Amino acid sequence: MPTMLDVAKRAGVAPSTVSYAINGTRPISEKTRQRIFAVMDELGYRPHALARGLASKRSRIIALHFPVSERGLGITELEFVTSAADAATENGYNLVLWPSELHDQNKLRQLTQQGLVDGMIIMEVCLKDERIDLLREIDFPFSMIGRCADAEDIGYVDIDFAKTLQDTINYLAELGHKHIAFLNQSQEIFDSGYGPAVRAQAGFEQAMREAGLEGVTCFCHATPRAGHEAFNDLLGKCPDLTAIVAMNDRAIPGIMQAVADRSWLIPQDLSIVAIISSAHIAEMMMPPLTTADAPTTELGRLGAELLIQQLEEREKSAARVLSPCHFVSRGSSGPCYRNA
Amino acid sequence: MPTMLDVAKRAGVAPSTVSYAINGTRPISEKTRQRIFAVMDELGYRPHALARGLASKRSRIIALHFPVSERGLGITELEFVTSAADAATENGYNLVLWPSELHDQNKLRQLTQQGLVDGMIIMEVCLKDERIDLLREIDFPFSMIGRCADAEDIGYVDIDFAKTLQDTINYLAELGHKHIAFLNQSQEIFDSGYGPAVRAQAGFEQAMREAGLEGVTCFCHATPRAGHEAFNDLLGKCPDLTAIVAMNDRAIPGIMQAVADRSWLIPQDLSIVAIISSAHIAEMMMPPLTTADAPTTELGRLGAELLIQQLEEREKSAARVLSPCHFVSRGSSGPCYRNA
DNA sequence: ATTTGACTTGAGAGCGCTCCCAAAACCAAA
DNA sequence: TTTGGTTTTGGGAGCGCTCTCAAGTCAAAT
Repeated sequence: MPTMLDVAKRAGVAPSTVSYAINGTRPISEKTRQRIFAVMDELGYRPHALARGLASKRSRIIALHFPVSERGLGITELEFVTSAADAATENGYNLVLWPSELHDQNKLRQLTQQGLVDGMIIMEVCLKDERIDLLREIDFPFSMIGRCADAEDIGYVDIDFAKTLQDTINYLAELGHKHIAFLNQSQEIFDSGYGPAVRAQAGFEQAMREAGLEGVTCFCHATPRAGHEAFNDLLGKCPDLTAIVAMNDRAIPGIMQAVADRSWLIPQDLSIVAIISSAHIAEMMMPPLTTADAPTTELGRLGAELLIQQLEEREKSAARVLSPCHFVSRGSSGPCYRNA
Repeated sequence: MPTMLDVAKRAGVAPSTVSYAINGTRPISEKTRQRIFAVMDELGYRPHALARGLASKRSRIIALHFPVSERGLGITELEFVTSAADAATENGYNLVLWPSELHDQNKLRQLTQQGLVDGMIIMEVCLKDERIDLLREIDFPFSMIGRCADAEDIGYVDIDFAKTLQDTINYLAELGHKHIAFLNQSQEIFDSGYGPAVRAQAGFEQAMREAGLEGVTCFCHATPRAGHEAFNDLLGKCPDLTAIVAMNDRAIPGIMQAVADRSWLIPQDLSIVAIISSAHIAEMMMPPLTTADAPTTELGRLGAELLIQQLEEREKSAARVLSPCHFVSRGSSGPCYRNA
């Protein structure tokens, strides 16, 4: 494998000149530049990433922190990962995956201090997130997909939960629904301050208030069985229920089962809207679900770009992006005729 | 950030001694070893990954090549990724994600030659895979999740399709099914030589032959609509059909819809078994699907470990692992009463 | 001819580690 | 005391780049 020195010798220039030619760090005459590049691909030269990183103190590697949590990863998370990796690659960066216990400060500190990565993206952010405290403390560049409570000086991209819930409730209200339930994730997740669980809940309550409706909420584990119970629970709390907004894809089959158990039909007797979901999930169900699709690829990409931008410009460009879900009406929602 | 030199000075030893102490590359007396380690965490010293990599010519980074293909990524792929990352981390390696056009040789060559990664894991392998030709040609260490046609000198881990199909067919045969269809992935995917599509097909035919049954096959795109058509197509080819083995999760809802359209019931009129699937998918459907679950976390982990082992031992330990699917019977399969 | 300034290139000291090549230090046997 | 073997440590070149500092070249201006 040829080194920069080989190229320099063969092109009859100083090694540093080759370096400048490659990085464009200072002007090189067109003539020598061409000669250098000719030699480079004659020899099949590739700059050595580690050497470059060591000398420049910039590895051009970013990490994606990927806590393994109770709720498990779904395609939503997969799309964050792949789109972040795509964006990183396109910008000349490499993306390494750091799976680790949620909030394990020590491991995180260790990883950030080994000089391998220039910055990191964190996902699955909680309102109060120890990772963020740490990263701030050691002044390590990062961006987040999601956001913590006091995020105003950090770059983040997140779903616009307020708008998503507003859209959803408006949609249902226009269909004539008056009694709407929100199926959140589990109580534990909510209590841990997991951003989506908290913000969607707030968004639901706010949107219902604005629509002049009253709603009911249920926390629910991510299993069909839990969904089944939750539905009965909700009906107990609110017998006139005609629509459910669910941010819990894995519980939905249980709801549908419970609906079928009562010989109800969807959407005639009950509408279901899945939020922060995806078309793939939606089309697995029968009837296909009306969803508010999470803008996953956009968020993943932006999360990476935000970080990279911060790294390149050496400034804390605390860009904050809120992206709404894409609403798609499918078979699981419609006017309700049950009480008619 | 303290360097190894700082540690050496403070501990009153040569820098090399610190290095040896850290890496255990040569015996160090217990006394000085302890002194060195004491100084290390007094100063909060962390070895610099890039410097270490540059000097030792081993970055301790491996790549996971992740082609973006027509068929898209699902939770199966997600689990490969996360479990590979887990395994890498546990072994002191970092895992970088390389998403790139399937079979883009140039990009791949470039990436492998920048000295960033010690080896790579490739997934979504085709029988004839250009990536493998390239990696072999430049003698770059790799392992694969899946396997190409002549894989006997390479380390791989793959699903045991033969056994999976055998188990599945046996299961259905014991339930009394005689006319069984196989719903493969799309014709294009099959023609491209995508390993699972080809091997499962062969496994199906083999297993049917051994069971003395005759089967029918249909290729199908990964959408419910295509599944719907495929079902009618299959019934046309084989009116006595009582069971479908599907390696195409996204088409299954379409099949179920088509079944419902005929006012048939699952499993009374038709059994469905999803292979290379997962419990999460299974439980999204109604009735929940009988599945042969892909051993994803195992494969991801093994893929990484195989590569790492190869890197550490500097020998081509061409370990070959075939792992069968885990069969779980759920509501979508049972004896057939339609013709009874 | 000399000066000036614009443009272009060279030289080489690091970056923070690893690992080869010895040199001490130690200890038991001669 | 010497010797030879064993164990433990030092020194320092080098990994392949980047980037500071300085120098060379050349046309126009004095």
